[in-house]
Amino acid sequence: MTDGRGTAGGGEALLYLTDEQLRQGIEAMFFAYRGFTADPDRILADMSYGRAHHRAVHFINRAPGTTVNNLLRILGVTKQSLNRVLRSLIEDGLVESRVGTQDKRERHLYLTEAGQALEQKLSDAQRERMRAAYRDAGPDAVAGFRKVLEAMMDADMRRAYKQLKDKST
Amino acid sequence: MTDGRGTAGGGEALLYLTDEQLRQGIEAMFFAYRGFTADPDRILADMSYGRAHHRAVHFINRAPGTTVNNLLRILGVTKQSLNRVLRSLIEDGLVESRVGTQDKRERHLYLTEAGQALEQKLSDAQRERMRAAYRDAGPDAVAGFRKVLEAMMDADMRRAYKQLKDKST
DNA sequence: TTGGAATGTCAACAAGGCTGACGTATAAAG
DNA sequence: CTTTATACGTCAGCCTTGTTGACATTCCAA
Repeated sequence: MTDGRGTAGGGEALLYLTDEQLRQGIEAMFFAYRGFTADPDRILADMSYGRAHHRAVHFINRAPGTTVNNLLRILGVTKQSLNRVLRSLIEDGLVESRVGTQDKRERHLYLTEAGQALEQKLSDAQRERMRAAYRDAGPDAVAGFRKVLEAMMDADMRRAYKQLKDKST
Repeated sequence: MTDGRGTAGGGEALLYLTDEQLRQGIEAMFFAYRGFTADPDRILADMSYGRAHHRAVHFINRAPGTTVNNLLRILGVTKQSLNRVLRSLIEDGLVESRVGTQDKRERHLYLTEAGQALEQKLSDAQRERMRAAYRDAGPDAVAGFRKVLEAMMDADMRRAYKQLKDKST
């Protein structure tokens, strides 16, 4: 299981699957994720918002009119947890909650103009770092990056991810 | 800044730098990180430990004898926050804190056998997912993955990352 | 001897997760 | 029409993990 070599006997060069290589990948994920969230976190810290607000705003912008339940599944939190965040965003006039027309039990979520402005500000910062990283690494590296990340997701999340991806083609 | 095209005028095919591509990368990071932490989190939930304990144990294992200050920098948290985690690990006999010989103000941290056992259990789970992802994606994709992650880090973290990486060559 | 660095600890607080319970409106099934 | 299920909101309470501020201790170095 953890043979430290990774040569499965097939004669192929599977040295990239050694425990040491995997551990380096794990640490790279840890350090990179810190950078990934650093810029929006700095912006949010000035306001009374946190990373949870960012996530909500991001996905509402990405899928306007999404229901609370749908957002719940994407974010992977409880409705109580999401509700706390959502309530403050609605109170502050960044998010609008409309009763569904088909099914009146559902609430459809939209960003207001102010909400869109915040989303822009946050994603500009985050994209700028991604853009720099992408540019440094080059297109082939980016393709590999995306491929490995996708393979790392849980099946549910991969489905959610692809659904969002396909929608904006 | 956010032109939505990414063709900087150089005539190169920079389509991989469009806002849409970057946003997909951002979402991929988000969903993948969830998968990345899911397995150890499940294990830790049974015990009275959390992700912070995992991180501490990981880096103590990686750099035995590291000082508290050094660990602080790597983890990017305050000493108070780390101390709480560290205290419980020491109380439970997973981590040993030895007073420095050169500089007796420093405490050097080591995993006990029980600590090593926990680290093994956690990193086995995490590595297994990484291994599967790496295998699915192939060696070229993995190289790209590492390259982009490295470019995404803050300078400090890149230094810390490379230092750990070089040590185990 | 004294200043500063490294560490530890206490207290208080906030964000953001969680569970459980309950209420309401609506939809769907019988 | 009655019952059951679904979607949502909310209250209460708990946990982890982060923060700041204040203060004590220990010990190196000037």
